[in-house]
Amino acid sequence: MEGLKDNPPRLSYVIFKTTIGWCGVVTCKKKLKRIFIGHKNRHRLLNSIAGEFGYSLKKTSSSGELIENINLYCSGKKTSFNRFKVDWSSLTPFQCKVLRATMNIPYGAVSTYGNLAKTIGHPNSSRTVGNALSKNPFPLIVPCHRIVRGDGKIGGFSAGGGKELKEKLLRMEREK
DNA sequence: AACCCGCCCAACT
DNA sequence: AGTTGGGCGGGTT
Repeated sequence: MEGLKDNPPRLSYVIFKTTIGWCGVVTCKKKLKRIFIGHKNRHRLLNSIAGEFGYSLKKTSSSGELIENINLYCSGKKTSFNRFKVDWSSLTPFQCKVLRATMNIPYGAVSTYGNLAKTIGHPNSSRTVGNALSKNPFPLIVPCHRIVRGDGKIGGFSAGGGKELKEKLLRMEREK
C-alpha cells in the first residue's frame, strides 16, 4: 500500500486578458479544476491562483477551445459552455446539485436563489444555495451570474469583479 | 455536538 | 427602505 511516494498533482495554468478582466484556467491532467475571471490585473490573478493552488503550477500556452469560447463570450456572442466537462470531485453532493441545476439556465435568462432552491427540492434553502454558488469553481461554465435575488436586487458575486461584473455579464446577455 | 457564517426570503414596521 | 427572524448546508472548533 505504502509503496511509492505519491507525486504532487501536476497542475497547469493559463492566464489571459479579456474584456471582463484577467482570466485564468487551471487544469490537472486535462481535467478542468478552476476558472478565474474578472481580475484587475495579472498580478492579482496570479495571487488568487497561488492562494488556492500554491506556487508550483506549470504555465502553459494560452490556446484551447475553452479559452476561445471564453473570448467569444466576452466579445458579446451568444455562447454555450455546455460541452465542457469539469471536475466535480472537490464538491459536496449538495453543491453539485446546485451547480448542475444552474447549468440549465440558458444564456440571457435569469432565476432566483429561491427558485433554484425549489427546483432542487430544498424550498427553504435559498441562503444555502447562495453559499454553494459562492464556491462555484467554474464561473461562466456554471452561470451563477444568472441567479439574482427574489426582491429584484442583483445579489452577490464572489468571483473577481464582484457584483459589478455580474451586472455587466447580465447586461451583455440581455442586449443580445 | 455545538457554534457560526452566508451571492437569501417573507413578513413585518 | 430598513429590520427581523427563520431557514439550512458546510466548515470550524
